[in-house]
Amino acid sequence: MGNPRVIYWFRTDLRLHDSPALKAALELNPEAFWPIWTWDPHYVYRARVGTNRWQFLLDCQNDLSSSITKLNKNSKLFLMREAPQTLFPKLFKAWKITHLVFEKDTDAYARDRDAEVKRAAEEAGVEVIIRSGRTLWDSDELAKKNHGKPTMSISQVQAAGPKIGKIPKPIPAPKSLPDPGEITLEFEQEPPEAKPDFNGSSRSQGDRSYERISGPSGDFAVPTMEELGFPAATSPHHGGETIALEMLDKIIANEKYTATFEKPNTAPTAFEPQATTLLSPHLHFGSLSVREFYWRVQGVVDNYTGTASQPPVSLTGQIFFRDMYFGAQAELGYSFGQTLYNSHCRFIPWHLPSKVDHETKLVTGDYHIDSPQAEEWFQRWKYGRTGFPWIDALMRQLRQEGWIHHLGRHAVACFLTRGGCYISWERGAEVFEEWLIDHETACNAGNWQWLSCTAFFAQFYRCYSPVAFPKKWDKEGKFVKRYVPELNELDSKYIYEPWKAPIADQKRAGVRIQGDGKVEQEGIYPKSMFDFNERRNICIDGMKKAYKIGLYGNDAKVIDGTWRKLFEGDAEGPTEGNTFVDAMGEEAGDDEKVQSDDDNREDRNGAVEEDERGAKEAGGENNEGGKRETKRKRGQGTLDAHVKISKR
DNA sequence: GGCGTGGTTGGTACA
DNA sequence: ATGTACCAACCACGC
Repeated sequence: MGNPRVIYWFRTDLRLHDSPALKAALELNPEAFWPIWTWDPHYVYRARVGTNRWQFLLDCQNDLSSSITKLNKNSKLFLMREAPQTLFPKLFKAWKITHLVFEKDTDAYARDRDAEVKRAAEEAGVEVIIRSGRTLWDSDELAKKNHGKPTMSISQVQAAGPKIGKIPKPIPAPKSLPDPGEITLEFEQEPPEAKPDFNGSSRSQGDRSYERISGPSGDFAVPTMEELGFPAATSPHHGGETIALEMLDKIIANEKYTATFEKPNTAPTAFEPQATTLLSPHLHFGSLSVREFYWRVQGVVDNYTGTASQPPVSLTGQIFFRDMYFGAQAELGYSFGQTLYNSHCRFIPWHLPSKVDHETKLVTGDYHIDSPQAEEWFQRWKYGRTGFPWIDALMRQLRQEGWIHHLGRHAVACFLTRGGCYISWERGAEVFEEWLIDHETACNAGNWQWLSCTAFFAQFYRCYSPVAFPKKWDKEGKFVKRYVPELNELDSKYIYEPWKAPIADQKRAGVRIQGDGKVEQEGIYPKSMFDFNERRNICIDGMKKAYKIGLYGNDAKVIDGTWRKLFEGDAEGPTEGNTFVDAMGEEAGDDEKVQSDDDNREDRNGAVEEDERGAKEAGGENNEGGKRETKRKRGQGTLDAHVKISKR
C-alpha cells in the first residue's frame, strides 16, 4: 500500500478544535486529504428541518470551509451532493482512497448509514477509522458501564461516566492540513429519492439541492438557501466555529456567571441577552466541542473563590443531561424517538397519536386525528394562537428565532401534553424538530418524554401554569409584549390573562380579546382556548389512571390496540375511541389529513366538542387509596423535604 | 424487600 | 412582600 489517501467525512463535527477523529486522520500523515461533506437525502428530505436550522448549518459549513482554506489554500470543505451510501464506493475507486475517517454518530439512522458505508469500505479495501467525539463520554461505553442499560437518570450518568475514565482534555486545532488529491468525478450521480419531502412546504422556489454532485457552479461550494429552494432565515442566531469560540470566550470571561450558573434560576423571559449561553446549536453541529466547553467551564469553577454551583444545575451539569439522553438513545435506538416499541416510555392514551408501521416498528411521520378538538388545539399551540400569551409568545419566538429558553420549552411542552391539551408528546417533538436550531434527536426525544412524564420524570401533578409561572419571572410581561406585540399596550396586570381585561382596557390598548384564534386578524388577540385549571385537573386524572394501568410502549396491549379496554370510561382516554377503532394501527382508514393552519376550515363547529364529562372520577377510585394515605404523610417535593430536615 | 429519602427548575393558600 | 406548609401520592435509589 502506498501513502495514505484519506477522506475526512465531516458530519456532527463542524470544527477544527478538539476533534479526536480529525486528529486520528492527520496522524496517518496523508499524502492526500479530502475534507468532505455528503449531502445526505435523508437529512435533506426526511428530517424536519426549518429554514433557520438550514441557515445555521450553512453558516457552520462556510466557516469551517474558510478555516480549512486558511490552513491550506488548496483545500476547503468539499460538498458532495449525493447520498453517502452510494457516493463512497465510487469515490473509493476514483480517488484511490486508503482510509475513511469520521466522528462516531450514535443516532439510530446514522448507525445504519455508517454500517452500510463501512461495509462498502471493507469491500473496497479501505480502512475505516471512527472516533468518539460528540459527547463527554462515548455513549455506547456509558450505557455499557450503566450495566448495559439506557441511562435514565442523571445519577446513573454520574456513576457510569467516571467508570469509563476522566473526561478527555480538548485537543488543539491542527496548524496545517495536507493538500487534497485531484478531484475527479468520472461517474454518474445517483439521483436522490426526493419523495416524500418533509420540508417541501417551506421551499418557496425550485429545489436545486442535487443539480450536480459538485453543485450548480461545479466547485463543491457550500449551497445557498436559494439553491435549496428556501426563503431567507429569520433567526438572529448564527452558526460557525469562529462565532462559537468567541461566544465561549465571553462566557468564560464572566467568572461569576460561569461558576455560579444554576439552570433553574435563569429567567426564561430574558431576551437581549438571554439568560443561558445559547451554545446548544453549536454543540449540535459540533461547531463547539462539548469537552472544550466542559473543561473551560471547569477551569473557572476550580479557580473560583466563592461558592460554585454543582451538577446537575451547574453549567457542566447541563452537559451531563445531554450525555444522559445520548446514552439512552444509544441503547434504545429508533424506539427512543417514539412511544410505540419503546420499552422505557410509558403509554398514555394521548390525543393525536403517531401512525406506526408495524413491519418496521417505526412511526410513519403521520398521525391519527382522533379528536378534531385536539387537532385544533394543536394547530393553535403550534402557531402561537392559544390565547395564553405566555405560551403564544414562546411558540412565536421559537418559530421566528429557532431558540427558546429551556424553561420556556418546559412550559409549552407541559401545556401541550399532560398539563393542558393531553396531546401526544410526539406531535410537540416534531414541531421542535422542525423549528429548533439546536434540535438534537436524543435530547429532543428525551426532554419531551421528561416533560410529558413518560420517562425520566414522573411528578405529573406538577404543572406549569401559563399564568403563575411567567409572573414569577416577568411581572411586567415584557417578554410577552415583545413576541405578541398586539398586547403591547395592554395593562401588565392582564398580560398573562388578557381575557380578563375589561372592554375599556382592551379599547385603550387597541386590541380586542375575541374569537377562536383560527385566523390571524389585525387588532384581535384570541380568547384562551380553554379554562386552564379545568384542563389541568382533567389531565392529572388521566395521568393518574394511565400510571396506575402502567403500560409501556413495548407492551403487547399497546401494540395490538387492546390497551383501549383498560381505559374505558376515562376522561381523556379513548372516549372518542368508540368510533376510532385502531388508534395505533397502521391504516386506520378515514382520518382527516393533517392540515396546515392556513387552511380555512369553515365548518368546524357542532361536531367538534369533546366528551369531557367522563372526567367525573377517572382516578379517584374507592378506598384502597385511603388506606395508603395515612401511611405516607411526608411532603412530596424535594424542596419540602429539605425544608423539613433543616428545620429539625 | 421494605422503607426512607431525594428528585435540575410547580402551584396555592396563608401567615 | 417573602417564607412556609401543604397539595396527593409519582419514580428511583440506596441501605
